[in-house]
Amino acid sequence: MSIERENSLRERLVDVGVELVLTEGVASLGLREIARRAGVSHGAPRRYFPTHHALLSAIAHRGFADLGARFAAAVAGAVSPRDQLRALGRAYVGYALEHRGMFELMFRHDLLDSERQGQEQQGAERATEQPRLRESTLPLFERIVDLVARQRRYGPGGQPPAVTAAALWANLHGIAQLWSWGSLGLALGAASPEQQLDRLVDAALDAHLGPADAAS
Amino acid sequence: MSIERENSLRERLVDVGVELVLTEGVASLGLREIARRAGVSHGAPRRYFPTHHALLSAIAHRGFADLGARFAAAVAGAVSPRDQLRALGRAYVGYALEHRGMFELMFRHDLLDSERQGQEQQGAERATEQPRLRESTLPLFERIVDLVARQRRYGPGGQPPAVTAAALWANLHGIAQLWSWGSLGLALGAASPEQQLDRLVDAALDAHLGPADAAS
DNA sequence: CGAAGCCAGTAGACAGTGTCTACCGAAGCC
DNA sequence: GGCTTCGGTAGACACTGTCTACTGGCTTCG
Repeated sequence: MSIERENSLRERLVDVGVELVLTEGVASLGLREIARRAGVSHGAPRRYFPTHHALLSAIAHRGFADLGARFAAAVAGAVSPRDQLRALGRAYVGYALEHRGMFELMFRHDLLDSERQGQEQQGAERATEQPRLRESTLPLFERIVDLVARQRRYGPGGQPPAVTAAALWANLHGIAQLWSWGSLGLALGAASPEQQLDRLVDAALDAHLGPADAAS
Repeated sequence: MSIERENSLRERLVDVGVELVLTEGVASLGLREIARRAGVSHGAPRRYFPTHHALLSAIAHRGFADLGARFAAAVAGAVSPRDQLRALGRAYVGYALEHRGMFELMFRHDLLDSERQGQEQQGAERATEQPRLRESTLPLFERIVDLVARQRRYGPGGQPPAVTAAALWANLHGIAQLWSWGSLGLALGAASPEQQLDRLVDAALDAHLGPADAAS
């Protein structure tokens, strides 16, 4: 409806990629497949993305943006830092399990550009103004640090907020990863999945931030 | 030296694959590449592994076995369950960072056989007597559960050992994953990497098992 | 001793991939 | 009007995993 006709193909390729990874998984994100579904020839994406990885990175970037938005919504829906962190944690693993393919892509460093490319060329291709992507995770992390710092006590060990936040994040990430891998499910028995997950998230919060009742 | 000449190629393919993934990463684990390095034609592996995934699964299986051995060694080197868990945790993230490629392969469910194959055929190919591979992680997990159960208190939340163990495992896994992804490094600043890692592991233990001094 | 059969491995085909390069039509600009 | 530039096409190339036909050597049986 709106006038989003400018730079159409670039956006459309990313749209198609997002749609595709959400429904079919990362294995279906072939360069030619995306082009096919966008209705263009297999050489067309090259005009906007110098390599397959660049396109995938743009798709993953959308995922990070989406996750950030969910963080904001989750935080906005709670009052105390503690509750905000709980909401954030559930949003994190919820996102990971709800958008399995996207979450997988977001952390598949072998498919993304990150920085590993080595020589960085000299300004010739300024068209790829990607925000480095790996730094996409940094604002998300800093939001956690901020919330942790707002708590009165920083956790059982009295660690600085950054360490506690990192440990908490790692915990959430591991829960998401192992759960979607299937190991946790069959390790914990076949109780209600949602309940088990929330239990794990709560345990992570209790563990890293101290028992719930003591928080401000 | 020993008489390991029987069934040579099958073992040799896995050997080559292990060597390759350790030195060059999972991206280099092409079926043809492995065959090439083993000195056989690209069709030869098919005699022992019906598909590429089957070969990769066998390679990953070696990784799980190796990790299990490290667990045993780590546990044997400490006395109290608490210290054993600490040693186990360090062994886990240590293995993940030391053998990056193998660790990545071990949890790349899209490359492994796991169970996703759908129809399971009816006994025609009994040559693939894989122990399902996903169950390879189960004994490792149960070892953690056992150690956690041997502690006097099950953690701040008073959760059953399986839940605490799962949370701890997820935490360790997340540390390894995010660290090797690079996010944790640049989030925590550029202090001594080893020290930072140990700090994170210790924080995980403290968090899930309670402060160190209170343990038996 | 000779023939049958199997077994491990070879070699080539096939469809599919990502990248590269030559080309082409339409638009804009002097 | 002739020119260049832009957005996209189409084909080639090397490479991948899978499949199938084939072959040389070994065992085993008649």
